[in-house]
Amino acid sequence: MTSRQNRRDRSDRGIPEATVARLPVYLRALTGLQERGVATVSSEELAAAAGVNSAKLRKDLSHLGSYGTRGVGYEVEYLVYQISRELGLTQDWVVAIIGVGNLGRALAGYGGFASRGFRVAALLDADESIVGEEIGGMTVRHIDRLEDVIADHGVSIAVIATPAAAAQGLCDRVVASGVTSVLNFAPVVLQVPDGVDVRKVDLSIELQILAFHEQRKAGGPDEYGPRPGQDAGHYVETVRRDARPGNGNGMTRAAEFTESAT
Amino acid sequence: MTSRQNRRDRSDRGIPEATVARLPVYLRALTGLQERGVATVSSEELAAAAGVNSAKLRKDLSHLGSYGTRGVGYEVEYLVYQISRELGLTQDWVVAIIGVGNLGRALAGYGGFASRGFRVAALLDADESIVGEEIGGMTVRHIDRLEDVIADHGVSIAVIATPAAAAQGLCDRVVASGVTSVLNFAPVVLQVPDGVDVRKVDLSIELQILAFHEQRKAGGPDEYGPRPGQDAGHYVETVRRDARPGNGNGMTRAAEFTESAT
DNA sequence: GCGACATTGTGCACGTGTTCACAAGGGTTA
DNA sequence: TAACCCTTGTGAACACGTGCACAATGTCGC
Repeated sequence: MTSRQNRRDRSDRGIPEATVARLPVYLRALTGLQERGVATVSSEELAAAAGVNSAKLRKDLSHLGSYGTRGVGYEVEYLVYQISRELGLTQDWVVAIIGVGNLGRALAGYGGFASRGFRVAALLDADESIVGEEIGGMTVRHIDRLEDVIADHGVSIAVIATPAAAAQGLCDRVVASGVTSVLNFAPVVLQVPDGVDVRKVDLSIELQILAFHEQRKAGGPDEYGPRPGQDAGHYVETVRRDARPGNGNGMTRAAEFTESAT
Repeated sequence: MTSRQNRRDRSDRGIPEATVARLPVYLRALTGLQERGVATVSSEELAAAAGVNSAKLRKDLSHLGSYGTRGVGYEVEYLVYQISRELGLTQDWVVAIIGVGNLGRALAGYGGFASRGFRVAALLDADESIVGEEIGGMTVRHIDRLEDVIADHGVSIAVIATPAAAAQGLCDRVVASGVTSVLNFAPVVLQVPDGVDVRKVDLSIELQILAFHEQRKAGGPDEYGPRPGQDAGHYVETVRRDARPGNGNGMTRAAEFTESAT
């Protein structure tokens, strides 16, 4: 996912990527407990709230240091602080949202941004008709100003919410401006140089994964059609050709995804 | 991620979860090639387009069967069909979107839904003031009708795009109505019975992961404050207490995430 | 002060995922 | 037909992630 995932060379402080991905979940569960006035929590309870195994939770937390008390559990407030610090949430991060379509608007209004050290400093779009519009107290600026905006505000995270066709070009521009963290909502695989992290949020991929499992529950993939396991014999070869799209078996959904939403 | 992930008991047809998660990416790359009129592609080329290692690509595809030709590569159209079939995209899946805030609207208008066998059959919300509203050719219906709508349309995938507080209750209701696949945008960990798949899309988690890496690039977590590695001695103990939140070192960002966007 | 108790932190074994490197085997040309 | 080339498919080694089970250890009651 991130292009740096294979740099397990101790400058990562040795925190496994899988652990990093779960820390925000723990953090959210902990802040929930905090609001309810809970002062202390055991690994068992916290693990249940976060939907993970308790041993995994303990191992994850042990990577941050030894912050629990044997026989008692973890002090909620203290753990919130430690995880926040480890994740870098004790400082502010300046975010720019690129692409102000439906999705970009939703993101601009998203409360989760402001509440945890992420400050949206700019909204940018190429469409002249929405440049100048006010959204959530911010004025949409023209994409031509991208480099200026990044430099002026010290943007460190770019959120790309444009149509697929525009994404790579804009990504190149933000990277050229020195941004090294990109959150991509466009349905394309962004190519970036080493040292730049890209994370992808892709609705249709998630749906397709669900469809796969749903199909399995319903009794495996289409009963007709070949599924050679090991036996790629000549029988399979024959059916194979027959099963090809364009031969009358409904392969009519080949249109590329259109990211018309953004 | 999915609650069925540990069912590697051969009824999965032996396709690893990691492979399933990449198939949609390959599919997108392939349809892109198809549009450009490319008939054949090598594992090397396709892997580059999908942003993965070519050996990994070949191993992934080998799980579907032996669909390449040695010395030549893979036939694009045929592979598109096989992956589509394996993912269950050769049939239609009926989707209901629950929660019609900013995000729900963005999802309702998302082109990626319609183009690949996902049909949005209903929009539901609890807010009386938007029930009856027309969005993208669909009328928003009241959440009270949830069970009826699921049964009438044969909904098999529920997309939850509500505030965090409402998500678990609605999830319980859709599961009780027989839905076994849920895509959750609300920032909570949904608890579901075995046999139900939940996938989560969580913006703020992604941002926090980026922040972690960004912080590392900038030289590790806040230089002040303790980070006991192995040596949890008494010095650390002292500083530990001092570094606690509430003792004047800026731990003021404890507010829970507010999913005000939906 | 001390023993019983509860829960953490972790060694270890196992399963999953990734990558290298190469044998297997179609296609193509002479 | 045969030899060569190119790319697939996969064995094997390695890296990573998970979960059990228990020893280590802090707390609390007496």
